[in-house]
This record gives sequence, structure tokens and C-alpha cells, in this order.
Amino acid sequence: MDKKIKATKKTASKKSNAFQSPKGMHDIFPADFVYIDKIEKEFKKISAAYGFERIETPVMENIHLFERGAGIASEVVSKQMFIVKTKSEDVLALRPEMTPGVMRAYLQSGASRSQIPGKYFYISPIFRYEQPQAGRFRQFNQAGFEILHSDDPAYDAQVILACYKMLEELKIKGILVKINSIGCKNCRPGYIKKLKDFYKNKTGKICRDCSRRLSENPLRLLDCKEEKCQPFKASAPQSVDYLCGSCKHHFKSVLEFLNEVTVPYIIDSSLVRGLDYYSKTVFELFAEEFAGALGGGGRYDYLSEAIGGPRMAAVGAAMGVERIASILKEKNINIPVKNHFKVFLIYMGDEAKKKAFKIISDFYDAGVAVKESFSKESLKGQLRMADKEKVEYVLILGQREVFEDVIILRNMITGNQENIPIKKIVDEVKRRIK
RNA sequence: GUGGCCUUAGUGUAGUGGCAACACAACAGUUUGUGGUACUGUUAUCACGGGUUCGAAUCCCGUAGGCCACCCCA
Repeated sequence: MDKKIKATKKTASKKSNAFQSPKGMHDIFPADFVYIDKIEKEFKKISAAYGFERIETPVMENIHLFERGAGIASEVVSKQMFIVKTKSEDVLALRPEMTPGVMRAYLQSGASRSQIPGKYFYISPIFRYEQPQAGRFRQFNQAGFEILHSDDPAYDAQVILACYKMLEELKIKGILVKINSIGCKNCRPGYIKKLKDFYKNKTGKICRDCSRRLSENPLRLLDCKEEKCQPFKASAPQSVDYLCGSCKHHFKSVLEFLNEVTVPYIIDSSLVRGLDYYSKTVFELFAEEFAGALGGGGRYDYLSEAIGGPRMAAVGAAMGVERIASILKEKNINIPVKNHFKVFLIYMGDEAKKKAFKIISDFYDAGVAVKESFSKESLKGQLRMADKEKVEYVLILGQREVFEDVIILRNMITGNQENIPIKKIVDEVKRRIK
């Protein structure tokens, strides 16, 4: 038996190169959950305050849901999906974003007929096949809000406000919302045509990427960071100027709501976002402590139709849990770690160990958590462990005590010890730790 | 998908072709059943696989992972 344990230990202590976690996918250990838990807590608090309820959908969906939702041309769908073929030849994809799944669930369940608007939040793993780097992973968690079945601009603003509040509550500095409107079915084509016309006679002067964008995804022309394209970007037509009456009114209204709550925003005419289903409002959230976006979202009034549902307006946003966690970690924010163990039980010898096992169970039944160290046999080793745990009381059970049916109660601060009958020990400890 | 840098004990690092080192952590011990401090000891196929060389952590090639810049975004 001992031999076996030793052998296992040896293997475990050796660095095993047989397996690593898959590229861009990470294990989360207790030390990191300090930050994740903190984020979840704030996120749930804000969700409750603004009336969002939790939803979870399957990690995989039929691949067509994403293709029709986000659009085949979008980066996320065309290049970044993990695809799974089932034995029955169904093709599923690990979700590269939550929104289509949430919309699908809302439609499928019939909630779209009784809960209007549907306000949901989620904290869920997302999968994208990408080249990983800091703050960019193949599996990561998004915390997001969705408001389904309403076209009211107040909800665009509320989603942005909820994201902003969350970052603010977490004491993240320099939060800035970049916002834009990309119009609707009626006015966007007209704008895109204007944009194309503007760039058409400049094909020789713009970078190669932009030439490609001109035909494939003209809105992206405005994101280009190439030096030679900057002058054109500056003078290019801006979507805001070509919005139809109703889009213009909607955008203006969103901004007015944001002004009411003093969310810091700037209008960024180059912000277009990659998913096909966006319409009208699009936005991203930034902070001074992180290079990329901490979150983003927008209105998606055409998604429902695109995936086979009725016409249904909606708006949503998602934030990167790991990105926020990395800021909290970087700042080394003091999150008090409660040492919830106040009592440590030490045993000596096999008889006492059995008895100790039972006593810990009695404490559990009485609602008191008792720490132990079953892998250490020496009194000294166990005491050291107890010290490290910073417990207030240590219970010591040896041969002698088992024989006499008592247990030693040691106060770790004063060093005082007394014998207590085993029958009374639970009550005695409960009384002292109050 | 493109290009660059990196990988040495659990962690952070030294070591530029000749005995793998330091700090912290962990574990064990410093005479019998009493913690914190101190001291001693233990802990590495130098990411993996090949090559060059009398000799490789060190030079070369490949692979994997990490990081960075594109791309894109959370």
C-alpha cells in the first residue's frame, strides 16, 4: 500500500510531458477563482438590480445556427469554429458566441410569447479557434446580457449601462464606451454604396487588405491601421451621416439615455463589428489597463428572422471574464480571503484516526467545518499544518485520549489546553467559536 | 492564417560548449505526544524529438506550448 502511494507520488511530482492542456485552453486553480468569483458576484448583483435572469444553453449548437446568425462571411464563423461531427452525421459547432443560442432558446421555449421583453444574463464558456496571446484564448468565459423582443433605445442604453456599472463596481479605471450606429436594412446599403464609391477610384492608393475589404466587407475599410489609408479614412463618408430617419432618431435617443446616467462614451465612426446580425447601435468597452476591448455588443434586430424565427428586435452585450480578471490580478486587488476553518483536528495512531474521522463528521452535522491532514502522521507535522491554516482551536486525539474518551482542546493563540469529554466536544467548540 | 521572441526544480531566476546554481515554496528530520523562529537534508530526463561535437541547458533542425505584432475580437 505504502509502496503504491509512493510510486504515485513520484510520478505526480515528475513533470509529465505526456499531455498538456490544449492550445489556448487553461486550467483554473483556486488562486484564480478569487478573481473570477469576485467578477461573478458583481455581475449577478447588477443582473438582479436591472432585472436580468440567468440562462444557460448547450455549449454546442447546430452549425447552421451560427452560420445564419453571425453570417458566413464573419471571421468568427468562417475561421474560428470548433466543429464536431456526431456519429449520426449531424454537424455541431462549439459556440463561438452566446447570442444565437440564447435567441434560439427564447424562440424554441415559447418564452418569446410570454416574456416580453426577455432579459437574460449568462456566464458561459465560449470557444474560438484563434492564435492565442495574452487575453485571447480558445476557450474563455463571457459574461453577457441580452434583451430580446424590444426595439426601445432605452434598452440599448441599459445594456451599456449594466456593462459600465459592472466594470465600475470592480474599480476598473478609465472605462470608455465607443459607440456607433451602422443603420438598418433600409439605410445601410445606401451608405455602403457611398463608401464603395468613395474608395473605388482610390484602389491604387490603398493597401492590399483594403482592396480586398472593398469587395468583401466594405465597412471594415474604416478599421484599417495602415499609414497610407489614414487620409482616406478621415474623409470617408461616415455611417452616422447616412442614417435613415428612424435610425437617426434611435441613435440620438440612445445617446440621450446615456447622458442621463453619465456613462463616458465617444462616437467612433470606424466601429463596425464583425457579426452580420448587428444593426443600428454597436459599441465596445475599453479600460486604460487593457489593450483590447473588455466587452462589446449591439442591437441585432434581424437575428431572429435569420435563424427562422419571426421578426424580433433585440440588443445585447458580452464581456470577457478572463480579461477583466487579468486586470484585477494585475492590480493585485486585495480581495479578503476568508479562512473559513477555525478548528483543526489532529490524531495520533490508527485508532485515533478512525475516531477523528467520525468526530469530523459530527462537526459537519453540527455545521462546523473542521480541517484535518490525514496524509500526515506526526503530531508536529499536523500542528504545523494547523498553524498555517491560522485556526483558532486545535483538537488533539491520541491513544491516551481515545482510551479515556476525552479530547484535548488547544487554544492556538494562548496555548492553553484542556481535556473535554468527546461527547461534549462539538457543543464546547461551538460555544467558543460562537 | 502571417511574421518575431521565449521555454532551466512547484514558483521566480542564474548559468554562452566542460561537475546544473540561487531564493522562496513543498516535504522530511533536529532523541519519546505539541505550531510559528532557527538549522540540516530531499526535490530537474534543462519543454519534447533529432543532429553537430571527445563533450550540448548552451550550437543547428523539427515539434509542442507560451508571449508579442498583424488579423480579429471578449
